[in-house]
Amino acid sequence: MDCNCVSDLLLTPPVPALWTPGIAFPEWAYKPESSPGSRQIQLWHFILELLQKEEYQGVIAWQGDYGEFVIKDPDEVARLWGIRKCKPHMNYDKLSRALRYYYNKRILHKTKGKRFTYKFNFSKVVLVNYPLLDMASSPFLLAQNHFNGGAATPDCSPVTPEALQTLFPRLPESGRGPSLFERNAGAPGPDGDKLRLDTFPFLGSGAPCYSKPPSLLGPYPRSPSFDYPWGFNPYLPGAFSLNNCPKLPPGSLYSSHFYPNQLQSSLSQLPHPFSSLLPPGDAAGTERGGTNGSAGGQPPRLCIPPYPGSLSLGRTELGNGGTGVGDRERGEIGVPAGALGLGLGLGLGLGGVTVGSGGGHQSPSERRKGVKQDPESDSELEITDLSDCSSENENEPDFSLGKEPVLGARSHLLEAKSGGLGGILPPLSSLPPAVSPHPLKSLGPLTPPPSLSPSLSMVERHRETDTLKVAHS
DNA sequence: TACGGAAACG
DNA sequence: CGTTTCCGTA
Repeated sequence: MDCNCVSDLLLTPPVPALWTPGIAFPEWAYKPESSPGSRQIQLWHFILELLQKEEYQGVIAWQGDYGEFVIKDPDEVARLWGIRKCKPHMNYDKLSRALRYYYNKRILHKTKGKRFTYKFNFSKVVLVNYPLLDMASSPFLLAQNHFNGGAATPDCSPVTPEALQTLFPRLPESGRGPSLFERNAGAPGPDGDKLRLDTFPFLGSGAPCYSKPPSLLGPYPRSPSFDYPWGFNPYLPGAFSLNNCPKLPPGSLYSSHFYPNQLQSSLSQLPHPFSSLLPPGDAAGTERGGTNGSAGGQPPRLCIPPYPGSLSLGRTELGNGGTGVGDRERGEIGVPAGALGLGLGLGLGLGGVTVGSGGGHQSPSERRKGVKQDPESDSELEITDLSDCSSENENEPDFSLGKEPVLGARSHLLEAKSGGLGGILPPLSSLPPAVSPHPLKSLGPLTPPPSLSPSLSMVERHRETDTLKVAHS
């Protein structure tokens, strides 16, 4: 059934070890709301994924304003998308239709006048992915949404730098303020409820471990070393990995262990409040298998960032957090902290996997360019296996697997981790120097969790959250 | 090149 | 619901 196509990017990240780790988007993030079965990757997730990887800069890259990206090679992007979705006949025309479909949802909008150029409304994106976090923490996002959505500027740029800063504590402007986490954690109630991780997503990238957050690290690294406080990077490759394809290849990077521990790992990676949620014994580092090596002393991928205790969220502009959004109060579900934790855990998986391998992967960009598409074996990189893409592809061999090759430069990736690279987001203007982190409280090594089964409850919870997201819009 | 309606699909 | 596919229009 489904596609084994699996993906590409995810499963075989071009740069495995480096990136990694972490936690990626929680599963639920991908989730289509409550719908049980379907959780395919969404196009915008995919776009973000590509955007995040340097290898694809020749194909698609951040350019222009915040959130703005250019599809440099439409056919290639379409091809990759087709691979991912097991739609051999995908082409830019179709892909762009899907993109247009995002206009109404305000996830994306077209940058007029610039060919193949679109712009993300990150605020929206975030919401979608991290329904759990409460916006309260990040007023900007909300604000943004409103702004955007509002009549004001339709086009407008979604998340502004300022907003980002608010999101990222480290950013200068953020100053310090109340921490997001605290709030969330503290109050499960109305506020807590729906926490939208919005805040986190971007935050998420752990400095040490992950790549950059979306906007921050764009192609153009502005500030070299920018650490992210939390190691949670939704946009990491790993993040995406799971979702689509239910079945992972046996040896796939993300193995099963991935799931089990997710919770723990996730939590551990989460910022303080969350991490605290972990049961005492859990934390562990299991996950990762390794990736990195460092297993011993430090958890490689787990980067738990220091808790930014004092960041400000910037509630400023909006008046406070809350407000802007109208409903926040209402709908929320209270999610007890515990619940939250669970929820987060669920998805996050990742783990580490990072594959240690390391093999190399090469950049697509070069790959076939001259030849533009042949459906045949080109799949190059991405595809791991298409064994079966569902029905449609049957016929078409278009994607056959290729595999990726070679490696590429990963060295820079390393750097990236530290600061610069690949972030998902578009370049932000100025990044701040790192702030001094607070010691995170529960960082320590995690111990293995009991058995984590993310329980159903979690699942359910996710659903709830989902709703929110919807609501938000 | 871009847009959006409409139908269909999983 | 989120596309995928097809298509007419600008």
